[in-house]
Amino acid sequence: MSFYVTTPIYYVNGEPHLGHAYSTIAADILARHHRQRGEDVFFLTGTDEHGEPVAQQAEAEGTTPRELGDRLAPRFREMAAKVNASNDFFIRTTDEGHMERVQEIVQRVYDNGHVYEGMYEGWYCPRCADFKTESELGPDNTCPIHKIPLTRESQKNWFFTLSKFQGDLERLYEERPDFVIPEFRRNEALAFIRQGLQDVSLSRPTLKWGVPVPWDPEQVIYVWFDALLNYYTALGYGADEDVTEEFWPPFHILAKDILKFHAVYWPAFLMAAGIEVPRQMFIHGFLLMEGHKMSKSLGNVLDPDEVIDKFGADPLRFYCFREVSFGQDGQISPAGFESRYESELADQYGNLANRVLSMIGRYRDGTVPEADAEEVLATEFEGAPGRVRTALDAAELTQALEEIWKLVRRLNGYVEETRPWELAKDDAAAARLDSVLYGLAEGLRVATLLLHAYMPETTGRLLDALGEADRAIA
RNA sequence: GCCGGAGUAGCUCAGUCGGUUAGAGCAGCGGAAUCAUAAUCCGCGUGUCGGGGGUUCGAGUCCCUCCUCCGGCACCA
Repeated sequence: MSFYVTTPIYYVNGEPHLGHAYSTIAADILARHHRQRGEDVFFLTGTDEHGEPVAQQAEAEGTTPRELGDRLAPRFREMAAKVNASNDFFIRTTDEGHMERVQEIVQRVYDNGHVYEGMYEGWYCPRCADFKTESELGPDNTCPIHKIPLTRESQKNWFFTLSKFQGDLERLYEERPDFVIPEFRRNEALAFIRQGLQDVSLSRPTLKWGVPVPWDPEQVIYVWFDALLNYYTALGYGADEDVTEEFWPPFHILAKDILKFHAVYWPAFLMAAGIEVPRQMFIHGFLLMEGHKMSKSLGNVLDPDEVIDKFGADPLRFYCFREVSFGQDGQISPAGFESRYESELADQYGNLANRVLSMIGRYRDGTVPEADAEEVLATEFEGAPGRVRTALDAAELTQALEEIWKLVRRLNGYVEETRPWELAKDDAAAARLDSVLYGLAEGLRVATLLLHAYMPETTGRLLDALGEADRAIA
């Protein structure tokens, strides 16, 4: 079994923030979980460095697009490391290996007859040297940046025949109802497809920063196709050898704002290239601070660096998927974080581990007794791994975590029910105490193993303390 | 406007094919216990399941309608 999971590649026109970390952590939890199942995993993240916004940002900063990427890509790489992401490769779309392969695939789409030359007509700003979309227009068709009147111009442009793939896409969605999850996102994408697809522009004639169109080097490939192809190109050069055969197709994690590109353009483009479409994609929501989306433009960014420096990566990873139902938008706050941290991580889970280890130390010299767990407890934790696996197969990170947490609550309750400190005073209850302590150790081991993908550091230390070297789950 | 989703306890949400007194967590109140990082455990809810109408022996769950909120509606990375 192999499992290939990706994050979106992050656009280098700004610093990384919690929104990026959120996607990365989600993908990392899935990657770690599948490794625990004994599968071969490839986990990819990286940066998207081409396109007009980067070129503009560079110009605004008086630098070059390449220098901007060279400065910011390491910031995203550091962010991944800081949240403890176990990615196997970090792709940059400026990598030689990527750019060569993008050209190969685009050429293949061209050779397959899915590209034609057309005219793109729109509002053009001579100062920006670029077209403006309808939503960008200032009053009376002026440039929002330069405040000067735009002119109506048309330009030669290469188009991808997206419209021809409408039927194929509808069939894909029909045959694979869980191609896009959660379901309400699937419906959204399918509605978009059904309303009729128009061909989309594949190249940008006015832009120099990007991957040249192989048969027309005066133009560069539209950044979205360049970016999406990273998922495919990385397998060709990101490992010691080409591992495309082994790992393709991918499981994508992405946020709702880029649904259309992933759920519509991307599979169509792969079909055009004769490449198998993704295995599945999970669309998550936004983390909101006091009701607003965290974004660079709003300036209400919560810096994951600060949280991690103060509390570590594990609590942040835990909080993101505990507080907000993965897939939905959700509210987060420093108060909510501290509350979860104290009541659940410290008081419920941390204290459970502490009291169990302490009692084993005190009553059985630190060795977990050999015994069978009592029936009432065993049934609670024997089914848990299966339930967690099922939830995580659908990337339901919050539901899986809740299953684990039920175990934690149950184990604390079991301590109260059995009162081991009283059993310890009664020699006749020695066998019962063995059974209780074994059950607690075993339950804690199972819960901790399942939690390991979410909080690798903390749980790793605890598993060591429990004498558990193996991290595999049944 | 069109399409889709949501509206369930103070807060965040679960409620599978319609079926027994509508659930969980948090917060609040009361209690128990002392193995443990004063952490833990137990008990306590008269909720118009957004409003109205309908189908049904029976509806939070299906249908119609209205209200409110959110998202999508094409080339924004």
